Amino acid sequence: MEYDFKSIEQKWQGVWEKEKICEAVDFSDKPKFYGLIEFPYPSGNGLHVGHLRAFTSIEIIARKRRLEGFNVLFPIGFDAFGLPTENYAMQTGKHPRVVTDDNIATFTRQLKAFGYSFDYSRVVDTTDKDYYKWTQWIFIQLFKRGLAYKSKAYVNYCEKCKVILANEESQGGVCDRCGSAVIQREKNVWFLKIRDYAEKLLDGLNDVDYLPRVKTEQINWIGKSQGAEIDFKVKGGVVPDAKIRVFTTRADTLFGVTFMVIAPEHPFISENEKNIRNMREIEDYRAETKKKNEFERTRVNKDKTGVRLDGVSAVNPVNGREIPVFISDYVTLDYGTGAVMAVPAHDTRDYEFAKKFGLDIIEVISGGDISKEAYTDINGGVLINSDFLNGRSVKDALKKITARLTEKGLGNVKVNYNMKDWAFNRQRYWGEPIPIVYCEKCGAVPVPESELPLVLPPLDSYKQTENGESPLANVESFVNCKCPVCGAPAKRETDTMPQWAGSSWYYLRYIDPKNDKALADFEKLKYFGPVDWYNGGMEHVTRHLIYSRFWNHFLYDIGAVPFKEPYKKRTAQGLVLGENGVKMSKSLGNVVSPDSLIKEAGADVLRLYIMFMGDYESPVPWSNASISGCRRFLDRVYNLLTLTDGNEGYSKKHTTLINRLIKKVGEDIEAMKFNTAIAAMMAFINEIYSDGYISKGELKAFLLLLYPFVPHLAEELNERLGYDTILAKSAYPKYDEKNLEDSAFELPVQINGKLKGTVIVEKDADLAAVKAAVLGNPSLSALLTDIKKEIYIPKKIINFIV
RNA sequence: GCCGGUGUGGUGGAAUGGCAGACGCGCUGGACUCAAAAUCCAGUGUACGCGAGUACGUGUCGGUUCGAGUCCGACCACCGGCACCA
Repeated sequence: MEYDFKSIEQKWQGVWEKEKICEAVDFSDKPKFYGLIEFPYPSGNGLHVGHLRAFTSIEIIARKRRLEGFNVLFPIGFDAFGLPTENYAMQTGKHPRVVTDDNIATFTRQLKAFGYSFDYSRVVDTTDKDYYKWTQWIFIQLFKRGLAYKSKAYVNYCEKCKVILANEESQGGVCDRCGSAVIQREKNVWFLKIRDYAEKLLDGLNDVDYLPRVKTEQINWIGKSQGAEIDFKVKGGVVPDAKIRVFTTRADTLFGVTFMVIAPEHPFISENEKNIRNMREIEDYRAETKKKNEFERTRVNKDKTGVRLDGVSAVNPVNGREIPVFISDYVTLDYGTGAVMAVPAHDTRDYEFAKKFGLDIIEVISGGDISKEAYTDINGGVLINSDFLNGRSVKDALKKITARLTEKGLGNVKVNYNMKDWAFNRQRYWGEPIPIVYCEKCGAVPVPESELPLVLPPLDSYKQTENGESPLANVESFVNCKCPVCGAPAKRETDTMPQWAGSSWYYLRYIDPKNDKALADFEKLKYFGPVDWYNGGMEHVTRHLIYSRFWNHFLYDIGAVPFKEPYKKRTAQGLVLGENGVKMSKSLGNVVSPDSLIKEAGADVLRLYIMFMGDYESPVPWSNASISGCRRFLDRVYNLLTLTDGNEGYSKKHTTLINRLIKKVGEDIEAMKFNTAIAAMMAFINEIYSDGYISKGELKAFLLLLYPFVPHLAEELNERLGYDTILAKSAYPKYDEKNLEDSAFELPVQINGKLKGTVIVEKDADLAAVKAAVLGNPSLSALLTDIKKEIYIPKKIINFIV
């Protein structure tokens, strides 16, 4: 018999709401558990099956924790600023506020239909002025401490979206949003000094329980490298004893330097224009470089190009060798010092460059064949042609040379990071206004905190200005203001913050969502924080996850937050692919809509299926056909009522079975092995059906295990069993160690390592007993004529060598 | 190039060094039905065999072990991240 999911699901959603089982309590005596999912961007398309996979895991954990006696904070909110909404507003003329509210309403309806046990009394919306007041406040704190600064810089720019992109948003030279190629543009840009926090972000990873691949990606992204800065004197420059500083991780190869390469934008060039004889050629090359976008410029294995600076040369500080100086686009200004000492014998890029320009190649480490290629192995040979370093290993030489350079004041130890500062402004309307005022006399001045929030004014048009400024630049009443310091007429910053701003601290606001005195009450932060378990997508690991860790460390440093690391544990779900095994996308027509699914199958079936479909961390294709297996399973569970007797205990036959199930399901949930937890429950039910009965106590325990996955049906059956207490207020079942094993079991028997049969033995049987059992089996004993050796692993296997 | 990960039936996927393929889908046969759907029962890695069974089988090749999907070494393929990062 099929059960009627529609009425059951509605009924129980109502009961939970009435009983407030989803609401977290401030300062409860119970231990707290803070479970978090990445809050969605409320797009016009509504909820996606990817959301379901991401949310259902922590939903299951949260429901389980409540049964385990925790005061659970499991909140939901909306990351609602952003381009799609603004574009939609532009097309339709609707205000982004209206569009956002509509979308949030749709999302909320869908989320509730799935029975997610979010605490809806703490909903956070990043576009609410009472929320972004605090986003702006954080920006001002960063600004006051010199961690937000404005400078002219070449930035990633998307011509289609007309916005500056952070490096994190333009990976691979492609715009995160629209997929078009990113170009380089010189712009006035607000940066946040995330680089200053590189070391803290690395260190902090030691204190948290993140998936290894999450940690690895962040470590790669930060890209720490230990090296040295070395000064090379310049001959022929405008200033007689000028120096160019290079950064290298291979100071050991210093005797192999045969030329120097500096970035085309290196300030040395303009400072020494007078003395560079081929300035026109240099200018041409610089112009070429500017045209290239960053992706083109940094593409690997591109032909090396460059121009020598005629009239100047550099001097190797250790041997006085005079070397030519080149500009080339393979050296960039934003890493290290924008200048490198070239060692063609032991660096692939320098090697190519030297070959192309016919430059000397001096081998200083033995072991390779530098007539063919650069020798870059640092564990291989020893130093040669290197004076006092000769005969040393690379590691040894590195220490020695670094010490020598430091001692003589020619260089110093230096750590560099690949991670760039965070480009933080967008020329758009639907974002948090950057709370800065420009005064001719006082410069850039923050808006006084008492005047926050700085609210977005209404607009007639969301189009950017002719020269690509934010639409806010058209609103005179917004732009013109008084300097908060001197009172003179001043102008406001018209750029807004990137979408990543609001999401960088939302987990804090959930703890105290209505506070108007602080971003959250410090005592409440102490009680609920940090997040115990955070689940989200791998695509956010080098974006949102790193940004929010940065902000949290900063807020900790200024005393606004009582913990350094925001998330104790971080897991990630795999992608949900289309039925054809490729990424779901509208253009491929393989998108699955939750709305129609829930009508056909119901929330419980879908929740179960999405957790059953495969390994949680791996990508997995959607399969409409497979959903029916979950439906059948739940129908079978529903029909268990007909097999139940009134016995509150466990039957003798099922005691081991149910104890094992409790252990298995509980452990699998904690390990996010939801698919095998469900498989175990299915196997249990199959067993029950083949036995033809289940006691009331067994069914109750089973329903509690099922409840986190399939809460509506579990509640319904619990009620029909005659229990007054709803499952949501019950306790999670416990297993008894003593009852995990049957007294007798089937032991596999191998002969010469090959399986030949099984025998039934007591679980504590000794070798003699097992042997007796094997010999008692005629087909096995026939094979055991000449036993040379016996290997018996109790409870596992016995192997005879004959 | 560097750093991760993965490779198992028709299919999604299970297996602390100990019975490979749990559980689900699909498929085949049967029951119920006038019939179909639903449901229930049985079967379902490959090859050979009427059969009990035998041999082979977790990307490839080798090794360790009484015993390897699992550990080690070499390789192949695919996926993800980083990348002229000095």
